[in-house]
Amino acid sequence: MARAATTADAFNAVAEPRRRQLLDALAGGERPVNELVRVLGLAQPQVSKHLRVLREVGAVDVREDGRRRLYRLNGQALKPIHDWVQNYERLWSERFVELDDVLEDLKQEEDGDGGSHE
Amino acid sequence: MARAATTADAFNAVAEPRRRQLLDALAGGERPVNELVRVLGLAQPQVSKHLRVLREVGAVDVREDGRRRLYRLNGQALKPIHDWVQNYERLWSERFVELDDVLEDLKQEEDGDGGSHE
DNA sequence: TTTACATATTCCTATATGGGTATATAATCT
DNA sequence: AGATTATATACCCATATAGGAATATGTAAA
Repeated sequence: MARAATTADAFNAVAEPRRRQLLDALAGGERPVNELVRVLGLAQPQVSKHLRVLREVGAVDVREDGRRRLYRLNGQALKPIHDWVQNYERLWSERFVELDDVLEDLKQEEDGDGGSHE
Repeated sequence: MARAATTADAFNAVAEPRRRQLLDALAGGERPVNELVRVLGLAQPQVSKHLRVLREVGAVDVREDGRRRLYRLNGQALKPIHDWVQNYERLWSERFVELDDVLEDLKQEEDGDGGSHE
């Protein structure tokens, strides 16, 4: 089997840096392809192709406006990524590291007084 | 150009569902390859190969133990993903949706009383 | 109705992949 | 030493890229 399609899910779509850049650029609001081409400094066809991938995974929506197409961010599609990675946050977050320290202290105390339970 | 290597960064490494499964399995602590094979229900060589990718992006560390190799999660490597996707959380989070509602209400009031500022 | 503009699609090519299978490497046991 | 166990690597193959270039489609302007 080959690698999963970029359009398979948000994880694959967003693995490409250009597509993350596109989403970042759309965070400020609706934008025509033209402007995205300027922002990314990439050729127009590639931008259109990246946008298509993002559209297929539901990360952006399009709206017609004359001869332009306005793309809009749809963050919902990124929720699965957020949910998954959220479970690992405790491995680096200050807050959780502090919590770990407290738990460690409690454990020390427990060990010190004879460890009655468990 | 072709797609970026799976070992290019955490985003690419984690785009593969099997590799996310591996990390999830390691969340409970150190595990030998053997056990990961059992958990994933995948052939041993593929598991070793996926582990190699995760190792190359720093998402796991290895430790030798006799003829076994114990893999351990290193969540730090996932921080860039968390940081990036975090910026989009407001687009679906209850808390932020409520905040948006409040802001919307304030805006309505402003419009109603003649819109003195802005 | 030409012309210009905005965007999408098609064709090309080199490349890395993920699984399958076989084999290499290395440690432990008998 | 030979057998077994645990893990990694090598090889094969079908497949989907990402960018480049050319072109198609469609809308607006002259």
